[in-house]
Amino acid sequence: MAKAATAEMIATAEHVFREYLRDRGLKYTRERQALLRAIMSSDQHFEAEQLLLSMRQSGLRIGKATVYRTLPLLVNCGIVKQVQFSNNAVHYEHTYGQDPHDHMVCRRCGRIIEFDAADVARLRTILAARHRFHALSHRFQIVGLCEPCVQACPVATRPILVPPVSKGRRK
Amino acid sequence: MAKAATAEMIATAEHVFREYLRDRGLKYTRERQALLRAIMSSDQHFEAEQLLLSMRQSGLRIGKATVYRTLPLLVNCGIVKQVQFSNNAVHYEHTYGQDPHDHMVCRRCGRIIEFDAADVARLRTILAARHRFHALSHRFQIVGLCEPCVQACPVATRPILVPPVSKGRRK
DNA sequence: GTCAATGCAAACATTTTGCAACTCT
DNA sequence: AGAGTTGCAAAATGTTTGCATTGAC
Repeated sequence: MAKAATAEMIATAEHVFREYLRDRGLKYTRERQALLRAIMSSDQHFEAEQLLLSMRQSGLRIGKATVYRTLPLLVNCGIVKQVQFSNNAVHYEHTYGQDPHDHMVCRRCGRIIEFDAADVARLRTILAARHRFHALSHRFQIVGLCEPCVQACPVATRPILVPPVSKGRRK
Repeated sequence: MAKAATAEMIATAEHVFREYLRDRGLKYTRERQALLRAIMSSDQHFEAEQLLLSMRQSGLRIGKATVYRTLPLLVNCGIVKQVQFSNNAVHYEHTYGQDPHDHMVCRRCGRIIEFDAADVARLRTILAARHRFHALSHRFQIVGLCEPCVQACPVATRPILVPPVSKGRRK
């Protein structure tokens, strides 16, 4: 996610979402509106759980199930996109009004670098045509080491693997 | 996964795995050997659970935990690769001795088409250099519709989303 | 008023962990 | 012998579901 959306952008997204819902007989509830706004206002990649927490910390009363039920709607109508950095976590980012981009993920520090997806999209078209495939979208991600990490430790040929970190509890 | 490995290939992979383990003071147990062989002999993408089941059906006594603990080792030493088709499932494939490839995934029927990754790797190098990033690998996947699916139903503009399928139980 | 959505808790699937017994080196 | 490994069952995670109540249109 590069930048938080402007108020106008959010308004437009709300319109899009609303249309999407109406078209299939679904309702534009206050919870869905609140989720959309929270997501559009953010400039970060996020997980479902995080989103839930941040909304509750903002004083909003919202259930976990609602978050899990709403995210797919936003993905389907194209406002939000799923991204997968490491395993063990599904991340989301809002893409509405953003330039298409993909990500480079640093294996050592986890830094995310976004880059323009135009070249990738172009290649995807060529490859799809070559296999008589009808491309609709792609997922692309470059894994490696960012410059600062290489500078900090140029000797470590083998990248450091993310240590298994559990969240709380256990002896 | 394009093809099952030949006996020689498996032997070589065993050697590689053994070295990898020895280098870090780990042991080449019969369970690890059995897992490696099963994986190398397969020509399919697979999930952890599937692997466990197929090994047990072959009469091998092996614990679930062992499978989950061994897969990361095989991934780290480069014999196995994780691939992620849809959400809700981590798939693996053995890549040792296989040509580098990426996947196209049909949204409607789930068919997987493999294609040579050379062009993608080339692009990845260019992109990485442009951002002073040190690329080590990539994940690429083209999502869309395969030819048969388009032929079967050319009218459906909106791709059919995988219906939420739970495995057994519930009301 | 009707039909869909919400929140909660319970159910689930998947993966991880502790631990005692066991095995590779 | 000793350090790492195994299997099992229990724990933990992340996500989904049933259901009664609430709310949007």
